[in-house]
Amino acid sequence: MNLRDLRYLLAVAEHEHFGRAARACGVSQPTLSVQIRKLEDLLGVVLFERGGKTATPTAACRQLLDHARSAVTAAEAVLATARSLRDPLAGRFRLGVIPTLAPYLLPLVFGPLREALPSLELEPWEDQTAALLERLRAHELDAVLLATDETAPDLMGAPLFAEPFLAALPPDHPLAAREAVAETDLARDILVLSDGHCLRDQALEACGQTTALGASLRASSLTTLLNMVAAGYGTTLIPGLAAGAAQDAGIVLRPLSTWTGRTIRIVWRAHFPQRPAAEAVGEVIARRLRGYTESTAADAA
Amino acid sequence: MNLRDLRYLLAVAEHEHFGRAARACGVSQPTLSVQIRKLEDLLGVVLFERGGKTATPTAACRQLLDHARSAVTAAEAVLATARSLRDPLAGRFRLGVIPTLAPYLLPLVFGPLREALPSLELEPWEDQTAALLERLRAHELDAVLLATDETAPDLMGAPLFAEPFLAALPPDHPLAAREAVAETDLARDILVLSDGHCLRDQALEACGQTTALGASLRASSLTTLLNMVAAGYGTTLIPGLAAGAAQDAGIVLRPLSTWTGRTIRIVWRAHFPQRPAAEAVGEVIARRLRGYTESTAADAA
DNA sequence: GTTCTCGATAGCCGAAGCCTATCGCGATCA
DNA sequence: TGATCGCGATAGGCTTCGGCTATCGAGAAC
Repeated sequence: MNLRDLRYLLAVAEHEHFGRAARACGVSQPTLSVQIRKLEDLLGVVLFERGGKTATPTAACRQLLDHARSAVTAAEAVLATARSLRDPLAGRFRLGVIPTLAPYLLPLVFGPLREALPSLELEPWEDQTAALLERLRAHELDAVLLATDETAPDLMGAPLFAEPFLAALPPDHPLAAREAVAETDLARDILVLSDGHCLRDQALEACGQTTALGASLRASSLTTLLNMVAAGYGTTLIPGLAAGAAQDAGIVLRPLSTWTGRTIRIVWRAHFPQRPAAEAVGEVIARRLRGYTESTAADAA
Repeated sequence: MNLRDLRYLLAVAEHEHFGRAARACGVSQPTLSVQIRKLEDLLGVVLFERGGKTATPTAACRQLLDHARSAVTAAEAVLATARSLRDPLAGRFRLGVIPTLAPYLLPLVFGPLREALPSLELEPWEDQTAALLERLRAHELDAVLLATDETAPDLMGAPLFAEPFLAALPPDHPLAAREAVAETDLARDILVLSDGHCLRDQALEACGQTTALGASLRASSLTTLLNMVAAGYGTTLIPGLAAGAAQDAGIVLRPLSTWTGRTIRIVWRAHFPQRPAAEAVGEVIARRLRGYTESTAADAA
C-alpha cells in the first residue's frame, strides 16, 4: 500500500466522484479507477458504491478514512518539517568550549554569532578537552573549541586564532618591575590548574617544567588561580583573553619576552553533515578575533 | 515520498546500520542506500551521518522520526482495520421495516438472525414505504423489508414469504359466525390505516374500494386499528403475522374465502456492495417463515 | 600489509503507475 | 423511443522506479 493510494482514497471519498477526484489529484480518471480498484483488492473491502451518478463511500470505507487521513497528514508533516530544517545554518548547534576559554571568549562572540547566524541556536557546553572530545564523538556535541593541536582521523577542524600567554604576577612581585618576562623566570613559583586542563600542561611546558608547585596549590578554575596569584601565592601564565579578568583581580600582567601561546581551533567530526554550520561559526569567531594578538599585547604593555 | 521510504528511514534510524536495517526490511543493502539517499535529496536534509562503523541519525532526522512513525502506524491501522472489516457478513446492517410488519416479524427473526449471522449488527428502522425507500437511496439504510411489488432500476430485491390477509371482526359481528369471509362482505364497514401505509391501499383494493369509512376512523397504527375493531367500530383486513396481537385484543379472525395477501420482499440498492449480507438476512427470514402460510390459516380456523 | 566491514556505485530487469483511446451502462431529453 | 451525455471500467503502450547482483573505495582491525 502506498501513500498515493491513500490520497486517492481520500479524494474520492471527499468528492464522491471519480472524475472530480482525479482532477483534484492531478491524474486521469482511469488512473484513479485502477488504483482504487487495486486498493479494494488489497484491502479485501469494497470502498465505494458506484451508483449511476455518484460514488459513495461504504461503511467500511468510512472506518478507514480517519486512519488514511492521519497517515497522509503525518507524511506531509515529514515534508514540512524537513523543509523547515533544510537550512544547514539553522537549528540547534551544541558547541563545546574548554573552561579556560569559555568565560572570556563567549561574551565576545555571542553578539556576532547571533547577527551572522540568526537561526542557529547556539548551546555552549563547558568541559575539559578530553570530556569534550568524548561528547563530540558520541554525537552529543556538534563542534568543540580546543586549544590543543592533536588530530585524529575521525575529526576535522580549522584554526581560528592565536592566543598569547601572559605572565600573571602579584603586584609586589619582583618580576612586575620588568617590561617583559621570560618563561623560565616564572618557573620558580608558578601555579597551575588542576589535572585535565590543557592550560596546565601548556603552562608547565612553556616554563620547561613537568611538575608544578605542591598539589595544595593547584587551582580547579582559572578564576581561583587568578585569586591565588593576586594573593601572592605565586605566578602563572594566563591566556590572553583572560587579561581583563586578571587585571580586575588586581594582578599585574606582563608579556613574555618570546611569544608563547596557544592556537584555538574549532573541531568537528569528519562526517558531520552540518559542517557548513561549524565552518560558519568558526569563521565568525575568527573574524571577531582578527588582529586580537596585537591589541592584547598592547593592553598588557 | 513513499511509505516505503519512511519505513526505511525508521529502520536505519533504529538499527543505526544500513546492512542490518536492510535485512530487517527484507531488501538488499544497496537498495536501502539508494532509497535513503533519494529521500535525503527529496527532503533537502542529510538524515544520517555515515561514520566509519555506524550510521547515526542527524538532529534533523530525529525531528522527522516521530512524524514518520505516525504515518507508518496510521497506514498499518488502515490495513488492520480493513482486515477486520473484510467479512461482508459483519458490521452494522441497517434494515428498514414497514410498521405493519416490524412488530410482528422482528420478534420471530431476531433469534435466527443472531444465530446465523453473529457478527452482523442489525439495526432495525421502522417507517412507511416511501420514507424507507428514500432513506435506502440516501444510503441511510442498507436494505428494507416491504410489502409492495413496485420495482425500480436502481433497486434489487428478493421475495421472502407470502403473508395472507385475515378478516378481523368484532366478536359480535354477524360475519363472525361464518367459517370464511369474502372480501366484498367486509367492504361495508371496513376500517383502514391512515395515508402512507401500504396496508391501507392493499386492504381497500382487496375489497374493491378506493375510499374508506370517514376520516375520523383512520387509524395511525395497526394496534390502534385493532383496538377500534375490537370496540366494534368496524371490520378490517390484517396481515397474518398480526394474528396473535389481534386475538389478544379480543378480535375474531376469519380466513378469506379466496386467498388474498401480500408478499414481503427484501430490497437493496442495485450497487450495494454488502449484497451478500442482504441476501443472507433475507434467506434467514425466509427460512424462518417457511410453511408459515399454512400454520397461520390453521390458527385462524 | 592484509583482511574485514560497511556504505556507495553501476548496470540490468521486472513491476507498477500513468496516459490516451475506447467501451458499456444508465440517465436524460427531445 | 431513439439520441445524447456523463460516468466509471477496460485495453494497450510507454516511462519510471525500485529491486537485484557485482563491484568499488574507505576505514578499522589484526
